[in-house]
Amino acid sequence: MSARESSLDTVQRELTAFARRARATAARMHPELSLVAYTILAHLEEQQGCRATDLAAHYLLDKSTVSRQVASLEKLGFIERRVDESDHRVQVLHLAPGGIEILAAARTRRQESIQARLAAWDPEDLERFARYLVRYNADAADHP
Amino acid sequence: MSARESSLDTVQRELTAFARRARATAARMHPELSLVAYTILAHLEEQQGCRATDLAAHYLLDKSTVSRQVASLEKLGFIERRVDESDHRVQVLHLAPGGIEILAAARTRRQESIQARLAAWDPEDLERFARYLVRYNADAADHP
DNA sequence: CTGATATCGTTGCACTCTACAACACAAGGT
DNA sequence: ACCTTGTGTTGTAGAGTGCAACGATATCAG
Repeated sequence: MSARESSLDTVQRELTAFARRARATAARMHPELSLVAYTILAHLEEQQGCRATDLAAHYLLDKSTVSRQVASLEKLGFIERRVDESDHRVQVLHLAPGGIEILAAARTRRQESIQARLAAWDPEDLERFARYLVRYNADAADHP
Repeated sequence: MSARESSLDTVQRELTAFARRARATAARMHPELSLVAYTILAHLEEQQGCRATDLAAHYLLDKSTVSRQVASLEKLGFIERRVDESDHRVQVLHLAPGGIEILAAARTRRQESIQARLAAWDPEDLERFARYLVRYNADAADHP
């Protein structure tokens, strides 16, 4: 096996291992938010005013799933729906105050956890690791 | 925000983004295997002869969940259960021929996908990325 | 203007995954 | 023999998901 094949194999194995733990990690970090709910809130934080269809397309979820999650998050007071005056079919999604609050709390817990894990890393390694992850996700988006 | 905080923030964001896509990715790579089922098979490949309790502990799953998944995988002919003669409570899990086969097929598809994504990476970057992932997962295991 | 088509979101349905609780069974120690 | 612990199964309930069918709105061709 070439060095390249070996590296690819390692990347695959480790990313899979990470994915396996992701659900459990999310459950511990923010028990009151499912991974998808957290995802939607985090997305809305960056993309205020996006539509349900955007979320479905971006995360490869069925629109019915997003519809139900959005309804649930609205009922909990985490997001708001506004009608688009220029197109009455679309609902424009925004974070509600409750959503901003719970998102901040969840992010703090996640950050503390990650900080503990990466405490011993050199700044250079950390910075390179971050760059690699950005690049990998960008490549993943290009090769669906 | 310091450079370190910025890197930590990026790592957190990108890992979360990756986790969000993981389920959909798994569904595309191996539609016949759930992420947990694939996880169990992959684990058995490395740890032949492990017990159901080990799986539950390792992946933070309830033992009943593992029990059902194992029963399903056995019915499909992917794994075998053997009784431990020294302790009749435990069932020793092994990959069955069908499991080896489907695991190889799934891994091939995953590898092709990852290979396409990482095609443009330098060997040095690839090797470092792999090392970082290994290190991160090890740190994550130490800081649950 | 009218009808066909497309887009956005909701709902009914079936299925899987999951945890919790209660249970049966085996092992080990008192 | 009894109690405690460990391993796995089953009943139950609930969340998450995709598919298909639907209603409402928008867009466009004629």
